[in-house]
Amino acid sequence: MASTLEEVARLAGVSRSTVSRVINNHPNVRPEVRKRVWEVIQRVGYQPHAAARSLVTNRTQVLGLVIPRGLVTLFSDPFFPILIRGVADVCTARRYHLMLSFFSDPLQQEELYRRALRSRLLDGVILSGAPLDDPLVPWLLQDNTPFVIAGRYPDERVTYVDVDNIGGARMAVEHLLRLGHRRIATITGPLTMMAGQDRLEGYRQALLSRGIPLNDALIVEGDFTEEGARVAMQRLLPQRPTAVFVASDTMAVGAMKAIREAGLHIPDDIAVVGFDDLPIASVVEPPLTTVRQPIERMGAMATEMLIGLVEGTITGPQHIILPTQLIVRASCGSL
Amino acid sequence: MASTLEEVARLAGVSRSTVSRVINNHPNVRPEVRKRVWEVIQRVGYQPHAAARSLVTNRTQVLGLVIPRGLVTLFSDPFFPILIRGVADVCTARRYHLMLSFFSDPLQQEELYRRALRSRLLDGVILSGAPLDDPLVPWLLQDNTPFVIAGRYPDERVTYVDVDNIGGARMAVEHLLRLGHRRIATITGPLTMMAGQDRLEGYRQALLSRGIPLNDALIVEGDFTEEGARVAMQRLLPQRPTAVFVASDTMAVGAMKAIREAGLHIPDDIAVVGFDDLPIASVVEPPLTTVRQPIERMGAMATEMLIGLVEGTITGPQHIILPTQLIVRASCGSL
DNA sequence: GAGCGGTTTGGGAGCGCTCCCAAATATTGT
DNA sequence: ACAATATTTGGGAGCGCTCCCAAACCGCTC
Repeated sequence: MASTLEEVARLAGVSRSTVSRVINNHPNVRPEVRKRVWEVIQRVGYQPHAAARSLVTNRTQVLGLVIPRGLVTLFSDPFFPILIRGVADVCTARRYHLMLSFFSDPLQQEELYRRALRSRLLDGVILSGAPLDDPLVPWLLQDNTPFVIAGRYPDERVTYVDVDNIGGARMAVEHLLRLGHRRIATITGPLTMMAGQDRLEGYRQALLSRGIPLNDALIVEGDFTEEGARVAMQRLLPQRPTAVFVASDTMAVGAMKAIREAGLHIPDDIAVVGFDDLPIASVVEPPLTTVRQPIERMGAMATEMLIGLVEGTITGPQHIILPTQLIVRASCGSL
Repeated sequence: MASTLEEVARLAGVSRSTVSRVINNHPNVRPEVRKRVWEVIQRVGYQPHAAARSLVTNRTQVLGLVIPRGLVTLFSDPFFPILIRGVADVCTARRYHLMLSFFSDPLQQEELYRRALRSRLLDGVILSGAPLDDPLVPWLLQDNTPFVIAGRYPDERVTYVDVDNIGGARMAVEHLLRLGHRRIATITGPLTMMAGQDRLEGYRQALLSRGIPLNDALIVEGDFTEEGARVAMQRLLPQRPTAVFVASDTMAVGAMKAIREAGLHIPDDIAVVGFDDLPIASVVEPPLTTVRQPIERMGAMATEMLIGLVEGTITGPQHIILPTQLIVRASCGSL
């Protein structure tokens, strides 16, 4: 049967305040008293009642990770498991529980918001993968709920951690330019998302810095899925690009399929560069040149920042951009 | 600013008990009072404090889904997303929050157990994918924590919902027998798991019911991964089976790879039958004959049963076995 | 031994809600 | 109009903990 702090106090022959001081590592308890209390705690297997603590402290030690996607999408995009691992590891290390939420239905979203956040079930929320017009951010701002976005957000009040999408995409395209390519296409991410826009911006900057004018026929929007990119690549092939920058590895795999289905060779006929450095990048044939983004570290850092906001060690909005890195493999070819 | 029940009471000109009766849909409130209270609740956006309710009711409205796997395995096996969807949908419909937990490290498991369950953070737990020697079940039994296993468990005290693995496997192998096969191999699931054992038992029953003796050289244990099954199939090929029953679709994909890599044809040289009817079954070439298990429904039913235990509408252990169904596609061939 | 300062300890109060039971009010029957 | 019964309402108490402040204790100095 679950025991209470009062029972531990009785068994240890001290007051409830002393037991509370012991389990919360407060000073001002004699060592032999502290030891005696711990022994009772272990003997009866006492564990503090989460709700009772939460009622007083206004903390639950539970963080939410909200990904406004349908479940199937969540599990089929390898980006999210890696992000979630970064988040989960920090939660474990910092003794927070993680509640993972996913949905694609706006009605469901409002319901979750009201119940989970307004009932003070969560100390704070990490938001990832949301389109720019998602209503959750204005709600969170209005309610003063601690939250962090894994990804950039164009509002100074928002705390976020992102990777250098613009710089990474620029690096990738500059590499293709150094290899001599001039007719470089791109399959973008969804332009409703910051990452989609940023990676397109990097592509633009690289071309314009070499005085190469943009060609709309070489730019096709993708949806971050493999199949979507296969279709997008099919639309690019008649334009005869010699290279393509694809805004995620998952989509690059789809583009590579379309290229092969057209009887063309990678990289001899079309050089391919992706973005992410997911595990699949080194498994495909030929191995994919890509921009490495530290997904797991982004998840970990978002979590640390959120805990900082929750515990008051961080005040005011923070913006962190993590560096990206070009990983050259065989898919882009060489000089 | 978050409002309290007392504030709603003051604004509505009633007592706190009346407000509590209104939000909990108790009778014995005059309709015009009930209406007035609801209007105040909406105006101030009141949401009950989860911890305060929980402290009194001993309920949190939070269920745990525990899958003792590493994160990467969890996300790469298509079984779990479908199960999770079944669980999540019922949680949403029944207004429970779902906390998803995953781990592969025993130390981490004990830590989670102690903190989440013993602190009364969760109303109950659904357990899935655990090996038979996992220590979590004895802990849960000892503590009288409500829990349900998605999968069969050999202990009468345990409430579980499973699919008819024995019957399904038997169906699959009987189908191969009807097609004239006599040299039928099998790649089992892990025999540390009930599902692994049951699907092997179904294979055995089908063969023995036709007076065909078991041949150990035609039985290889797999680990429910595609790569593991590819290696297992390589070990079976020298035995020249004319057919193979593979204990999951994911493994069947691996087996098919090994068959093709050996220059053999499916189903002409070796007929293949899987188990699951995952989405991939109808996408591979040739489309996979398989046993359909209602994964999502299993998740949904496990959740309903757990809620029944939590809310007291179910007392004592329950055991439900959901029917399986043979789905004939091209991989098994025909008469 | 007395006084002072620092440390340790204990018990009341309150966090926001639900439940219980007595009081107040309304309804029905004679 | 009055009595009996049913319905509605309100306020105290407690769920298990943390915090606060006063009391008790200890050690040191004169």
